[in-house]
Amino acid sequence: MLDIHKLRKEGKEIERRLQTRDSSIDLSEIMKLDARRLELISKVEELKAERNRGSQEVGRLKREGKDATQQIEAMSAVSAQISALDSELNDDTKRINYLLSLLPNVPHASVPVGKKEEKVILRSHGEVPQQDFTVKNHLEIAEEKGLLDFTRGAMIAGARFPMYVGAGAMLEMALIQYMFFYHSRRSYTAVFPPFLANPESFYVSSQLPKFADEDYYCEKDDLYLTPTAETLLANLHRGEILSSSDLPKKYVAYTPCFRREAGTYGEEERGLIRVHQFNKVELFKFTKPETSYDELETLIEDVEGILQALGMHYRVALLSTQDLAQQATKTVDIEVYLPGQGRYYEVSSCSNCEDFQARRGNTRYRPAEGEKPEYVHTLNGSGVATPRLMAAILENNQTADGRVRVPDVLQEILGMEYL
RNA sequence: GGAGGGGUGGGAGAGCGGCCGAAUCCGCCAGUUUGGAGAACUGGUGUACCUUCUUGGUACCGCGGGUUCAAAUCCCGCCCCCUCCGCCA
Repeated sequence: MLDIHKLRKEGKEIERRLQTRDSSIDLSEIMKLDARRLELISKVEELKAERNRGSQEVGRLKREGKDATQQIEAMSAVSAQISALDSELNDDTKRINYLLSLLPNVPHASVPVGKKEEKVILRSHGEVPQQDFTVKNHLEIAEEKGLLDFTRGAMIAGARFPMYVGAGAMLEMALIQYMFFYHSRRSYTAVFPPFLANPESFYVSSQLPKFADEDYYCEKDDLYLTPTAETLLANLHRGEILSSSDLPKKYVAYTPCFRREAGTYGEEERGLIRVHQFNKVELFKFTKPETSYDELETLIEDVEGILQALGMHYRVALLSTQDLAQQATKTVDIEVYLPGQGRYYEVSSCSNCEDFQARRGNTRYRPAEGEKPEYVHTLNGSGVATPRLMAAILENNQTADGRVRVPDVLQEILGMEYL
């Protein structure tokens, strides 16, 4: 959610910057409604002040045993005016908040302006492995070794619900465990959250109202299945005023992630590349505004640490304005190379949302004793999502003799060197 | 799911429909006192919005409606917590 006060002051400039994300953005209705709303507030509050004075007068007259009929009638008329104006005011406020809830965050100055393709590769780590044999893709490998069973997954739930079997299931669990403890040991507080959440929580993280179609929903209980732990963790300190010395607060959570992925399928996204349910270890930070971009850098480093420990070749990409999630001001993707597909795939997305989610969730901190509370900044990053990571391991670590070498750090957990 | 009890400011806790943004205690901050600390005493101590040079005003007692000139207080719906019962891990 953007700050309406800021829009009043710098509306034109903000509109211009938002248009780098979506050229159709137009703030004129909001600005017009807001101006009218301010006028209404002044009028209503004036009337309410009058009513408060008058009602107290009624009380005084009655205590003194005098007749208050005339005063009561007068105040009755004032109250009627108030309720008429109040309902108008409510309508305006709701409409403004709705329009505001659809607007994305203002991109950071360092973000390249333009379409998806304008992303900038910041750096890469490691090399594409030399494989002087016919490379198989992860589906072929999984098929051969019985690691995944898409047919039975589809029977039980539907298409794009992968089922991991045998060593595949073990490898999946090992990845989750390794990543969860890796971050927990590095000063992230471990969290095992509910996997379903109420609409309010989804609103705070910015998953609602705009992206409802992406989510699975249990109508009977009015609960949504989480598409990412970010949605849950953004709510962790809702309504709180944190003390300055508590920041930054860092969390790591494991959740399955459920996404409807309506209308996004392509032939190149078969297998584990895009699925309705997957596992992810997620990192989340609440920080002071002045340190949030430094915290974004260390967040990215923490994610890279996982890929380095697993011996993965990857690259780091700075997303362009038109590729940002609604709540983000700046996002860096980490992409691993899949030799079986001949291209890179995102396994992590690290974003600074500044005060966008904090404003929705009313999550604040007190900069110093006696000072006014301010909104914190929130950051999130996958650390990391498993399906593409597993695909990457299968494809990168395959050997000429048809085996798959288990990354060193997972060998003890799995109890095997090769799959 | 059924029955009962409860949700008030950082915490505890009071609150006849009007003088209640809310007693009191604790905590916290500042001052006095002290060699220093403690104790004691004095003062202060919520958030948001509107207006403004200072000021003033409005709203908030779980959430949303209603009754009334006036609601923390009365009525209705919902949510959450606690106790007991049932059911299930």
